Amino acid sequence: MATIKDVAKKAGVSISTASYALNNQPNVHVKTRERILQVAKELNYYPNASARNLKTKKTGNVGFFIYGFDGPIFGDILEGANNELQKEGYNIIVSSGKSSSVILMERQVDAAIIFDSNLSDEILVKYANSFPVIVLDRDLRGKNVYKSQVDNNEIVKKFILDMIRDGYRKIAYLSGPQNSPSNTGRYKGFKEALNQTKTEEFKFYDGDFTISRGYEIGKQIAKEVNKPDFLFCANDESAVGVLQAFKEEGVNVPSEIAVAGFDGIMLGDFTIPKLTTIAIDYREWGMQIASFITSLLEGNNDCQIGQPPAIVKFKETTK
Amino acid sequence: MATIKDVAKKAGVSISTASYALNNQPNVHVKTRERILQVAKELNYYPNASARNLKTKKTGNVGFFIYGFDGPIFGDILEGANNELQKEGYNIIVSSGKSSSVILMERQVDAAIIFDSNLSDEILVKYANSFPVIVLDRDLRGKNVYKSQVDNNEIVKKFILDMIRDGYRKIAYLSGPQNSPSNTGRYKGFKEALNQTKTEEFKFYDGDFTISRGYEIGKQIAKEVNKPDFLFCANDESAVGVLQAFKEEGVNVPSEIAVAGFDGIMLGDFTIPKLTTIAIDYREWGMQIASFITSLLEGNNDCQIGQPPAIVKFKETTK
DNA sequence: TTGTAGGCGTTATCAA
DNA sequence: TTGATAACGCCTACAA
Repeated sequence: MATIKDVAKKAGVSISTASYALNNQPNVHVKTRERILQVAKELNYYPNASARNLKTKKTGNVGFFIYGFDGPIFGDILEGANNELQKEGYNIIVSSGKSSSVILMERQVDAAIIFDSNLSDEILVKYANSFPVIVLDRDLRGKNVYKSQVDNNEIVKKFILDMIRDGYRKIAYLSGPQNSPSNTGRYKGFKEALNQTKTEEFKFYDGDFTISRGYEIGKQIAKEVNKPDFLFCANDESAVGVLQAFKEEGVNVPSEIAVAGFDGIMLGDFTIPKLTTIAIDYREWGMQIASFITSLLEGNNDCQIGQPPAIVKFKETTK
Repeated sequence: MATIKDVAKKAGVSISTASYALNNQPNVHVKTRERILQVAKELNYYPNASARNLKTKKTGNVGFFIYGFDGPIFGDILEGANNELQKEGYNIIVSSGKSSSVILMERQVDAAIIFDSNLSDEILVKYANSFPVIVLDRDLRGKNVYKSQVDNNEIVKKFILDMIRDGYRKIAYLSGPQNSPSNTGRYKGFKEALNQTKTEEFKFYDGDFTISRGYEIGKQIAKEVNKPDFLFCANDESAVGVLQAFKEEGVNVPSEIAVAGFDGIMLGDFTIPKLTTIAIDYREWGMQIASFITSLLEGNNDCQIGQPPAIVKFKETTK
């Protein structure tokens, strides 16, 4: 591969002049610059990232670290973040699993967005010594650590209050994993709505955010004599599993049991009946996270991450 | 951040000795090694990737370049590839859009897997000068270029022959984009099956692999007087759109029209009726691609990429 | 406006 | 078994 040295030699200038020209520095004669750029093109020159990064102590990369590539919401967040970051000249690189630790430890990024509970708080704080760390869906404070969470509590509370107003009384909760802050926040909002209206929690089902677990719970509920009249699921995937089971067992939704989820994943548009859900605009969230990061990396220290908008998508599930 | 220099100084050895110890070279006294490793831990030392890469001309990263983060099959391919690559000490980094070009040009990877038709053949061949390029779903030959494609032709042909044997005669094709090799291969197999059995192509619908386009076509077909009795869709997402439209229009599947897709995406398990599809084991494919790459990077030059297995998932769609 | 030279953090050659 | 030292490719004071 051609290096800057090759370009300089062929253009008949010194390495530094070549460097200036290649980096659009003003201190180089127009003619010289043109010649250098021309030669660079001929030689198919492109800077070596390692060398540049070593010198500048920047990589131009923003890392996005997720717990798996097949989550239904990552795609949206990533699309939003990617578009925004590219505008500002940053590259997004996505990683998962053990690779994430390596990339983080070796400082291959200028900033990290973390959506992976496998990475411990402790280690994240360490990384924050090297670059800003933005945690999603996690309660973590620290120097150079920033967090952004969907306002689960408030959003769910409002929704449940609405449902109570609509006349539902036997309201059950299908949870996510106990250690998930998302689940905790949503459950908190759920409880607050019940308390505020002096409604009893009808039942609590232990879930884990997966379709298959939702399916199991759905099968179980179908067999119950005293069923809830409304089941709020902590996320859409659980709800989809429930709907599937209900359909197989002949439980009518929503007349027998209303079901709602959280996230607004695409899959919910294709269930029968369509899933009522609290839809989060994850793409917008990704954009907000991205613009926060870029302004942070530009040295702006007092910037804030926006809240992603949430809308309730009422489908055929209501009374 | 601590550098190797800091470690060496604190351990009272030279930089080179520190380097040897840190890289598990045999030529260093046990005691010395222990001390160095101990100090490295105390200092929370981790090598600087840029410096190492600059020197070794390797990055340890394999890039996966996709046309968007929200495709339904990437997740599976990536999960498979990631697991496999991590075992061998490689990191996978995923990128999309303009970032991909930057990362590729700047040689931030040791190998690239390309699943993005926005990257031109011409430019990919150029990249292949710097590292092996594996193209998916694309016909491209060249030095240091390797390709892996699902055997669309053969798989579809076999499936269509089966359906003809089952008695379907008015068989229509809903295509993907004309420039997609996947679509081309599938259509070829489709035609071959028809020709071989002297069956007429009943109708051809112009699609683009999206749910929304499938939905449009579905609406259109619902209005037709002389409908096909079997609609083969070039991918699952199209088929899902069709099913959605059919449901809304009261077209019964499969008694009135049978519908099948290609890919085996999860969404197809939740449509009503469940989507009959040619399911590709994309995770397995990812693993095969990954192990091909690792053996390639180990210097093994005569290795081959395996074919991903395909199975037909017959759901409630058949006669 | 251009060139010289030092150094970023590593690895690896060679000599000790 | 260890230690100087020269690269790797690039950027950037500083000097010319």
